[in-house]
Amino acid sequence: MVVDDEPSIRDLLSASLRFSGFEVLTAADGQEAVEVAERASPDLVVLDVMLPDLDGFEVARRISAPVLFLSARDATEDKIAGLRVGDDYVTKPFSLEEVQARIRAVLRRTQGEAAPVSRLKVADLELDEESREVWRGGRQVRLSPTEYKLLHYFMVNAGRVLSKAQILDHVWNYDFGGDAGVVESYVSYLRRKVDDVEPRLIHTLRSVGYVLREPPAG
Amino acid sequence: MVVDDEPSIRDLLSASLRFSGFEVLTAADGQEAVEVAERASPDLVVLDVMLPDLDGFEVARRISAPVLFLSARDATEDKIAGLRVGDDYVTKPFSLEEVQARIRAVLRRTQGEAAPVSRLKVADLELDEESREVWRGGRQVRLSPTEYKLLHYFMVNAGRVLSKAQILDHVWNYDFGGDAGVVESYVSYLRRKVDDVEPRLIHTLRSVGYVLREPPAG
DNA sequence: GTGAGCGTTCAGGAAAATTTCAGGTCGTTG
DNA sequence: CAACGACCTGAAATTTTCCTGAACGCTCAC
Repeated sequence: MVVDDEPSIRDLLSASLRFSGFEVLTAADGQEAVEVAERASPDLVVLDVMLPDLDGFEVARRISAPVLFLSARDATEDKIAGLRVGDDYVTKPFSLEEVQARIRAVLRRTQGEAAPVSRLKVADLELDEESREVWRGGRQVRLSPTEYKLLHYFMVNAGRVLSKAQILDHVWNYDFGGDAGVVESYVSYLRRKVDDVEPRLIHTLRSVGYVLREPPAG
Repeated sequence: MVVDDEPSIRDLLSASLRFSGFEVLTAADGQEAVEVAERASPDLVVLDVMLPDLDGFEVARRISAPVLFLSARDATEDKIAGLRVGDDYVTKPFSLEEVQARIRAVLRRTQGEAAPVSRLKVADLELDEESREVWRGGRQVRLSPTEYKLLHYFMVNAGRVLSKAQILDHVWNYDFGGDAGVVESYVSYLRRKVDDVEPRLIHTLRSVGYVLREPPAG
């Protein structure tokens, strides 16, 4: 369940989650959130801390499901206060990659191994979602947070062509104003760190985008 | 639903889409778009970002259907801002091939496998729409964006004779000023890359056009 | 405070794609 | 068979896109 009073955020999250195969309910305020949660018993609630009526923490207290809080970046204090075990939080503005990663982490904790897949693998490139470690050909590689998120997005979508706009939408925060040049830079960094040996896995499709995949045998 | 205040664009798109079997409604401004969308619940909205009354993003927010935005090439900023997951955009001037490809991609994502067909096949020539890969006789072939669009157009219309004017209208941007010579050049490139073995699939119909098809057994 | 690491922008150069052009080939017609 | 139009394709010119090193500012840890 997604709870936020801003329609744009609500739509952004629910569309993104539905696309990833989740079943999504929404609510626009605390009152509605509590009601819907009672009827539908969601597995997890993504909950804005700032709601027009009730405080997000108050809502969380009335809901049995684990909660992923959304809070403004500067509201540092809030963060810790209302967190129960199993909960987590993400600061606004977030990137979709980030939210989905947290959601999966929470579900993995609360539902045991019902939400598996923590290790991604393409050719001799490996990524562990839990430890955030990355290896190429057995050698471990150190990545910065953005590099990691970008590589993760590539690996989750291995074999699929991704436009720079798509990459920007998923890996960078939703309010990022810069242009797609930063994607090129980070692809360049990634190549240097994880794609400096054969077979090359990150391929440029000029004026289309990028794709991570094993080149065909022939 | 097609939303654009320029009648020429509106007609171009709606005629092209109707011809491809879509049911099309149109609107000339944001107000009308919201009203029509409420009544008709379209599966997808093709929406110009620049409308005389409301901002395209504002319209999108009031519509539940996924949106394919049309934006001017230089409006780099706009692109990212309003995109929800599931949405996509195409810059003006576009080619009809491009718009239809994006529309099908969005529908495939939002309607699950209700709009399938991501793999086209003619004889031993194959094309994967998702990964943009092409094979002839099992061997993968690398194509430039225009080569790919041209081959895609041929394959979607396999067995149908296409005039150079038709090809120009669909594969090149609608404001392309050059002459049909480029089509000849690109057919030549395609032949070299994907039609250099028997059976020949791209056939010239002198002073009529081209056709992609398996030659009859006899 | 200060330094290291990270994210972002920018710009030059390189690479690739697109378009045009021209000379040659092929088919058709008279 | 000669002439013409249509077509093919190599190559040059042009445009677009991409890569990457360098610089700058910010944050965070010490």
